[in-house]
Amino acid sequence: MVLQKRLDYGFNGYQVPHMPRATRSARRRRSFKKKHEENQMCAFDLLAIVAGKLLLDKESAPSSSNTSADKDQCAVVNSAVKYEWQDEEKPLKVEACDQGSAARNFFVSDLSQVHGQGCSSKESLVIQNNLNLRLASALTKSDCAGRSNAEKLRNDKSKNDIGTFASKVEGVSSEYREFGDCKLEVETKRAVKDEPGKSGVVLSSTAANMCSLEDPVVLDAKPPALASLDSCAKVPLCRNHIPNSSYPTNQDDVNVVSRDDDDNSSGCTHPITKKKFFRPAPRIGDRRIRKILASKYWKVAPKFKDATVSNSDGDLKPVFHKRKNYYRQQRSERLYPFKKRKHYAYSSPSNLDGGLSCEFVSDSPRKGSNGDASGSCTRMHGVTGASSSFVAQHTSFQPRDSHGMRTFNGGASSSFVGQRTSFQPRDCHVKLRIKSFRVPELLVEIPESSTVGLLRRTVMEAVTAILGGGLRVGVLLQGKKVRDDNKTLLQTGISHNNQLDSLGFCLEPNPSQTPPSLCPEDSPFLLQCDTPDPISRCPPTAGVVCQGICTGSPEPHANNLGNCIESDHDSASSPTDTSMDKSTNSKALVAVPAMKVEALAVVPAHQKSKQSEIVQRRIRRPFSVAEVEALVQAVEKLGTGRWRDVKLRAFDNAKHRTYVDLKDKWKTLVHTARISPQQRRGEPVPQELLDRVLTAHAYWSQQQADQQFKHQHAETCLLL
DNA sequence: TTTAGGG
DNA sequence: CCCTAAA
Repeated sequence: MVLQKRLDYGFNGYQVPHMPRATRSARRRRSFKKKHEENQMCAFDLLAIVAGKLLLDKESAPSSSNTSADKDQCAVVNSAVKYEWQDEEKPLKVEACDQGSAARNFFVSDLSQVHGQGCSSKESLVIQNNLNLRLASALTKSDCAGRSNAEKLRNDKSKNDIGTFASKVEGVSSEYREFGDCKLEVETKRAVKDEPGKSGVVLSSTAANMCSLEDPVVLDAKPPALASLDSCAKVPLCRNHIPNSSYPTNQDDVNVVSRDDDDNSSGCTHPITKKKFFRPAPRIGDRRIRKILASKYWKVAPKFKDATVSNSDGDLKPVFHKRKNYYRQQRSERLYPFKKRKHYAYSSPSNLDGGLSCEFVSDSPRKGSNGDASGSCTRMHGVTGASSSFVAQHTSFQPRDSHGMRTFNGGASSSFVGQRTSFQPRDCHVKLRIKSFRVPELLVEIPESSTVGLLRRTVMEAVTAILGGGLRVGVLLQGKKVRDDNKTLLQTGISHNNQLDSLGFCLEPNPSQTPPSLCPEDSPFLLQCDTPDPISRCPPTAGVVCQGICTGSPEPHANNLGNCIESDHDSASSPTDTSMDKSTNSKALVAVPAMKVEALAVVPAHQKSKQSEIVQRRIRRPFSVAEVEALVQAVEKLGTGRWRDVKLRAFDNAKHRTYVDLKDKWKTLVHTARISPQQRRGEPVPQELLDRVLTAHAYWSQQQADQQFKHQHAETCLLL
């Protein structure tokens, strides 16, 4: 049973930071503008949500609140909201303080969670006024870090009108006008009985979660991720789950100020008393996706058009308004031009497909020695089809549920306990002995004429390339994958007096390069699917490359990593198999998604297959000293603006070095030359070379400046 | 395509 | 290395 409440919130606009005078070039100006457009959208989005929550209290605001009219109340809320953002990876924050507040703290740890502090589950949120809201990243416990760098926006009443705002953002007035005047529908629901695991129910557990353990109040401020595209899916922007709470009102509507220009029914700015649906702020989710999940898939399946997403209890009747979807989509695409993120080898069905089949086919002798290879190869082919739709599927739905599920897995209390336990002074130590890791299969091609030394280096390159970023270590406990990184060892069951032979490790794809959205549990639909086997819960594409290792794990979940290390050492006439794969115990472990495909078939067939866009990130190939030497020499001769010529001159036969690479390398060389030797990393470049780099760089920079000066001089002469 | 520069 | 606006 769910009690719900809706309200509208009209947002009046926000102020754009001044563009620094120092922004000279048009490019920088664009960059600045772009950045702030985005940030503002985010800031606004967050603000809107938070402010929407503030409005929750409006109706029950005490008389001391010195306003009674809805309009004024809104204004009060508006003026009380401060928000700020931080760039890039740092968390976005919204603080909203009503006068004399501090009684309540809410931590919007991510977009799907609002953790209440100091509020009891028995106390209706509606009764709570004087809110003090803060929005912080789920990843950070403290919101202090980097604060000084944060740009702040103050909600200046005098600049509160859309026109002023819009005029401050050149070129985007229409969108912003439309956006800035949008309204937010906040729908809160309280389930008397929540069932964790059902969609939408979120148990909070993050480091930032400071709420009381006994009664965590969790607002599921759902980012309207599902709606970011063309979807008209009805999605609750905000739900409020308070177990065992006695919510006083049921579906009461709140009077709010409407400033919706686009709404024909109102059309002007005045307080209205009217039930309104609201458009959720869409891009918070976007940003989250991009920043945290690094996934740019961001489409909802049209199948959800006008659909009601509800959990099996049917107690969630999300509401999402269609209005302005078109605009949202446009903005979404324009301001947040998420391109489909390229997938990486191990996350890409097509890559696995192509890479493996090609290797295994052409390399028949080895198959004999390693029956595993062909086997897994075949299996991968089998998986490919399913996993591709699977991928598309899941990427559509991560925003809320990725967090939801993650936290669900973790569990609110356990996380809290984890924090506590980690503070315990006496910390027993677990002693592990990992005898060795087996490196995933490497495939190296090298000409017969190469020296052994080159072979060694090539293999080394391949190894470091894999270990450098392509892999991470997974932890298996009694064959089950331990996913929660935040749990303590003790919590997980790894203790000094435990039998540690049940502990295993595996090499697996680096999640930073594998969109986490691929994880089945990130999908709401997976919740309905039975995937009891922890292994099969691996992303199919990732599970395929689970690499067994030998740390006494009773179940060496092993598989071959179809890593095809291309070594373009130009002439690949006679491939030599230098695969170090001598595994005898590697059991192929292929995770075929055990879910019902039809349940996942929310991605329409006409949706362009992502596979066509899946591109493997190029393998990292550090420049050798010899290459640096060649580069320096070429640049000394040709200058810094002719990278194509440099390429042709010095790297013509190094196919894997593009002129962009050379330019980048030069960039880093210059940087390297300028920093202290202690700060340098990687293979040391002889100082002599670095000196030449600096010299050449200075010289050609001067040349360029001179050129430019001459140009300008000529122009002015012409003008005069 | 190539260059330039931010990420 | 990637991405992309501009040229």
